[in-house]
Amino acid sequence: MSWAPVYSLVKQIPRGRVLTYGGLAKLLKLRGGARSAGRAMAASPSGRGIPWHRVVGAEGRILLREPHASLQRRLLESEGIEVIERRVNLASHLWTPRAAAAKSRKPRV
DNA sequence: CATCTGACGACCG
DNA sequence: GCGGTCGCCAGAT
Repeated sequence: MSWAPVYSLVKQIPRGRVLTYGGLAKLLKLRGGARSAGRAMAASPSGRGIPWHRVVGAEGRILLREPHASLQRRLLESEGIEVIERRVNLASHLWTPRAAAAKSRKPRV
């Protein structure tokens, strides 16, 4: 399976913003839903400029296990995202792509 | 081919 | 908030 589209979208998440696995799956219409998004991230190549830490659970919760969870938290905080009790405030940091789904962006009706 | 295992998430008690 | 079930499905065993 090619997760390229997933990485491509994740790369577009701006600093200080986050996206959820479910949101990722929905935006890309992944067959397996949020879980597929999770698998894609798990298989994501490291050191490719993919801001993997900007992907969190449905409630803004960090779903990774240690020691990765701590790293993700650190990275998020370094972007100014407050992480409280293992989670971020989606209301203020959730990212919703504008020209992201872009490829098929409609000119305007 | 049968099972198990998840960087998930919605639901329910 | 917490634990358990269920749907989902690509890979690993």
